[in-house]
Amino acid sequence: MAAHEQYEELARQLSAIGAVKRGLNRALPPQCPPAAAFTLSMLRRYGELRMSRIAELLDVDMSVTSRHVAYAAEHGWLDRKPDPLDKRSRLVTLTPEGEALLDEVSARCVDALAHCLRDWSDDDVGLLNGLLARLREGFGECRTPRAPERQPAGPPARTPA
Amino acid sequence: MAAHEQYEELARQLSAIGAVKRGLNRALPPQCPPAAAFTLSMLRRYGELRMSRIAELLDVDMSVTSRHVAYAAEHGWLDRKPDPLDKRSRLVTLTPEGEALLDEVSARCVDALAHCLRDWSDDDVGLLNGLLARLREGFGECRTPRAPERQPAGPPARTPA
DNA sequence: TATTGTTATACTCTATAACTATA
DNA sequence: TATAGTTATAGAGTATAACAATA
Repeated sequence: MAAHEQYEELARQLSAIGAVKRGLNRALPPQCPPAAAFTLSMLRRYGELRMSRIAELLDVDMSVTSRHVAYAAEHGWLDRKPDPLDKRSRLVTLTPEGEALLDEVSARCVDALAHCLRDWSDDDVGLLNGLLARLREGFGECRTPRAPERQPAGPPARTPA
Repeated sequence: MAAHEQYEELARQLSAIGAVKRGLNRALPPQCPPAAAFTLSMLRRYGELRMSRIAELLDVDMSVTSRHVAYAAEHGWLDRKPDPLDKRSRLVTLTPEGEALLDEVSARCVDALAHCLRDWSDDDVGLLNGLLARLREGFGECRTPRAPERQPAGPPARTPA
């Protein structure tokens, strides 16, 4: 259990890290919004996926996934075909055009990171990656039950603020 | 200098960390958008600030800052008074109402983090905070010169894509 | 009846550009 | 002329709810 100040600082850092994401996004090719790039990268990593699985991986509502995938399909970066085993589902796969775009995206992002983080060691980056993954895991598990009004119903004995 | 794969992974982690931010945002009080909370926290940390300085701290355009500050002012969370030394500027300060809101925000965020990250040590959180701060620094310095088309002027020998 | 996916709507955040007021 | 700040507009991302098709 870490100290109060540490958590406050982490909350601030998470708010502020958006600037880094925006900086990285500016390196993306035109016509390729960040969410599309991320969707494609999940397809490359995991292969053929159903919409619902993509939504899980992106950690967004399926309605959002539907938009992103539709956009990428319009640009020819991926294909959607009906699942023969369940006609409600659609199976999404990367096209060669999508692969090529992803190569370009990856190269640009790696260039930007390698430039800005040129004084980072391999261990530094690995450590940050590990901590970020662990942070997401921790959050994925408890799933923040929608603003619980601080103490839903019970003696105020557990979290003395 | 870290490996190619490490940077790719970092790019993915940064894309995915938005889910944690959204989770944390859901813990915020009603009527308090994340950007307002972050603005208030900067005022508490640094005291009276000019608009342009807030824009720097938030790492967004001043037009964006202007909106956030105006929203917070409408809700009585901060005051804006003209700078006597430069009548173009406005000095922004936290009100008691803003302080109170910030206390509430802080408590909720710390609660959520303490719950989700209950198996993290003080050192773990400190390490992550430090790495995130360093990441922002590194990015702030090079400032990603707006999608430089990869190779501004040179032989096409590096990225065939 | 429950689930998969799509679409409509609304909200938040951001950048660019045009504008006002002051330096 | 240059700078501080505001406002209008447009683009990207997300969630909720209503809907269609299938299980």
